[in-house]
Amino acid sequence: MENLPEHFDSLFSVDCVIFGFDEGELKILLIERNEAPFNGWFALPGYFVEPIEAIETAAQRILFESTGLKGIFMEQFYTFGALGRHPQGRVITVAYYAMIRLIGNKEVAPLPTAHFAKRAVWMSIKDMPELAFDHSRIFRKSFEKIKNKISYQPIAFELLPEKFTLTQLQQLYEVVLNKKLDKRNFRKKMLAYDILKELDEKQKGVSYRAAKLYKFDKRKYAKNFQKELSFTR
Amino acid sequence: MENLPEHFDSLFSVDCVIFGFDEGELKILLIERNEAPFNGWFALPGYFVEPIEAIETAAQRILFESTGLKGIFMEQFYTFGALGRHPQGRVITVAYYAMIRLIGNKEVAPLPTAHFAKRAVWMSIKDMPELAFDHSRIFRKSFEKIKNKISYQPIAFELLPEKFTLTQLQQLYEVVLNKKLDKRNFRKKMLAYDILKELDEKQKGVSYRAAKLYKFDKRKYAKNFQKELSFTR
DNA sequence: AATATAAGGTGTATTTTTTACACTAAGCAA
DNA sequence: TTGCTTAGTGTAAAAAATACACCTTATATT
Repeated sequence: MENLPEHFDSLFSVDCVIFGFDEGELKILLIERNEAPFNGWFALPGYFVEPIEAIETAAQRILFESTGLKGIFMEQFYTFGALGRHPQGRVITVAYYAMIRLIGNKEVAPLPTAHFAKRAVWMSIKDMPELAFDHSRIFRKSFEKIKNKISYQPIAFELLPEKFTLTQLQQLYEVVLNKKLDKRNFRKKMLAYDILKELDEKQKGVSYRAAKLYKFDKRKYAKNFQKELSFTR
Repeated sequence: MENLPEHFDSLFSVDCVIFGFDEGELKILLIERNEAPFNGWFALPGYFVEPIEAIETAAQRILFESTGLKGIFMEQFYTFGALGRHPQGRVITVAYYAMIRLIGNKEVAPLPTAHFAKRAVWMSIKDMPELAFDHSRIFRKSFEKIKNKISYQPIAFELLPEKFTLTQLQQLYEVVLNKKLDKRNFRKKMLAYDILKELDEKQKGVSYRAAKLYKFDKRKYAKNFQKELSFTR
């Protein structure tokens, strides 16, 4: 949410909660504002929707401006329209979450192009500061949603590299669900879903026994799933 | 979604999918338009959000104008903002679903106050015609959401009278999930959740053995539920 | 070459949950 | 009194979830 443009028919904006997973931590992309209001605060990437622009398109545009990436998994999750959520007038924000493959891609999050941003950072959700506007609330809602969603839809794979180990996958579930999972049970259950393809390839560059790599297999998933994933333990 | 007002800063509207349950059927409240565009078509109750009005407030207002009721269970579920969804210009709609206790209350749905509506009707979801604008799509999305939600949150009770029988409750689950459930298993599971209060009272006015009445017990629910309901069979 | 280190990988027994399934009881109406 | 209609109930089998510990493998260190 930013300063209001000079002319507008509609005070909509889109804000994006962009998740990444790296070093065993769930992170989100924040920008540091260098403009009033909330100068110096961290905020979610977001901007006004153009008068002739679908919301979905605006969300993709903001994601591209923040990360340089296109074709990213993205989902609308809630619309915030309380009075007083923006100090300069009534603004309605449609919020999206998105998921980026960060592992082996630390350079994602270039200097943001938006004029009101000093820099962009990947912030671990453990270290989240209070955010500008009502963005802390937006973040919390997004986190609830993905926590729920990861338990029955294969969104975890959007955060992992194409080839990943079962340990990486488990760590991701653990950090999202905020709960320790049993290694043997996790693997048994995940493999039983029969949605992964085991590769003839191993992890590289580790100083211990290398783990097998797996891919998410969309075709198997489509075949096997009228049922849903379910992860709690 | 209606004709555009003369002046506006923002083209937001709110549309409501208002569910009711009666005669073993799930119904939604539709209005029949008597104005272009879509003159004569059925549509969801909805209207523009005032420039100084929270979205939530607008939703409650529309619900009140459509039903005469206040304090109804209501939840925002999606925002529709494609270009071209409204023939007269770009309109963004925040959609809500709401749930009304219809059983023993057939008079809910007075003549709607909105000028563009000829009449309001409770339409069984089995008989749904194609709706004006993109309202069919909005309805389908709302139905997906409540289907999902009823499986793990106690929203069914919002559609039943305060005192209900287990058979009514089961019928409601069956019609929402679109799936026949086993009577013994349903009762066993529902009672095991320990969220109902069994009353010393029976159904009246039926020409067969009267069933016991139950109430949803919010206090028990709050106590017992960090876990969630789960109904599939 | 031997050893230490760190994560990878695996199976079984127990408990809990889900499922399938059919008859008697109660109340009203004719 | 009989017939009709829905209410109400239990058990056994199958499936899913849980708890739990040790050997293997690759690399790094001495």
